[in-house]
Amino acid sequence: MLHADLDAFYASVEQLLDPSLRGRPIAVGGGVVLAASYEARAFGVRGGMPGRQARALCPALQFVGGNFREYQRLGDQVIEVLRDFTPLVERISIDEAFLDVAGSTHLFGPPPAIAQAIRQRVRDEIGLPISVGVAGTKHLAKIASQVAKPDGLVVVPVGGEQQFLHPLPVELIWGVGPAAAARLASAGVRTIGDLAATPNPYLRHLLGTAVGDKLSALASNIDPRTIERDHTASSVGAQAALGLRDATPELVHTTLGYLADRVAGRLRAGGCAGRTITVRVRFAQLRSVTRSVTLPAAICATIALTDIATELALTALRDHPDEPRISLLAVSVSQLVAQHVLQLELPLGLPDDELRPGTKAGAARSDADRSVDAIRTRFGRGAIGYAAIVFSDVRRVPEQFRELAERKSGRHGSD
DNA sequence: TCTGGGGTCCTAGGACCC
DNA sequence: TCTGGGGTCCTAGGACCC
Repeated sequence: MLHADLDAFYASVEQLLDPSLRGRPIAVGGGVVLAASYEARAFGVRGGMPGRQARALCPALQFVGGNFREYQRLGDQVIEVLRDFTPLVERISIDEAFLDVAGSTHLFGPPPAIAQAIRQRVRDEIGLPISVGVAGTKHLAKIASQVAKPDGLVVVPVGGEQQFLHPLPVELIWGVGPAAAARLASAGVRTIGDLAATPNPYLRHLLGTAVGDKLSALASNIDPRTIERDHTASSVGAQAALGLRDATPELVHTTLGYLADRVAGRLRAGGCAGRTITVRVRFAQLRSVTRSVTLPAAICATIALTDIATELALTALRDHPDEPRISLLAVSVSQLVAQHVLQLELPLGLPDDELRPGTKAGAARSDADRSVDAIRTRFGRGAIGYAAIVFSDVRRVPEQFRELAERKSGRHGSD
């Protein structure tokens, strides 16, 4: 099993496109650092960090704008290189993938040779640094690629797993974040070796059964996961940060209208609809709550989704009268089902009282939705919709970034 | 000094059914 | 009558990942 992971991807693309940026500390983003070059990381700059903090750490830091279309294009090119070595490629984000090369060795040599060939081709043909981990399992390959960074190759030999893993910090394990790491540290568990020496019942007690079992399995090098080529999304959502604003019904309705429009449009474009609608409301100090409802029938109509989402949000606001201001609204649709256009045309057959007001047409693709979808197909998403009006006074992330983020975790097998 | 957007999975309690 | 067990679905919250 191989895990291939492009290094500081967005930043590396910027340095590829503009040679004057090479060797220099740069960050992609502005208000927040989306990616930092390794030169910037040397100063402590990290992804997700506020831009102001990054500048304080590294005064020479240069912010560059995001060429999001280029990120997508180059990320796709790299995946195509990987597919030259095996059809068993599982893309897990724009810049990383697992490969099962067990069936490719007669053509390309043993896995370490394949890994090196991949690195060479990506460097020569695309111009980007990529790190690769080679191991017997997905989990271990992923850890190996992290250890290999930047621009390296790490092979974990069969039988050498324990020796490789035991000195490493538990934070390198996929799924161990700040909360789990803190709990483990409080129990004196800092390395994977410590972890291996910790009895499973105690891990379960500390972190819950699922995480505890997962960590025990990893420590024993058990990972039954295989490559999944066609990954279908189980939810579709959108969110908008609002600064901190009075939670008026108008703001809630227009914002959720905009978000529902995005989500419903993507559902229709993907030929699906969903039964569970979830709304998240974030108040001051990042406190957030969710409200959800599961409908008897799946919906994908913009107006129905807007109405239900608004109602859920207003419920949440009523439950928190001490929170007059909100900083974010989010909508997500889950319990997805395939819903082809023909079915979407058939809203009939459900008793009126089974659905809430405004939802009756929910399963239908309304005339309005059909028209909007058609216009967007021809002229692009910006051609019609709420966005320009509603958010003229709100600082918004570039539309391209949203579209990129959508594809990041969407269907992978379609190209 | 709180900064973006899009996701997945787990847990716990309650409702409901057999 | 309040004593048993098991399973599924739903809701809300939280941790984590890219």
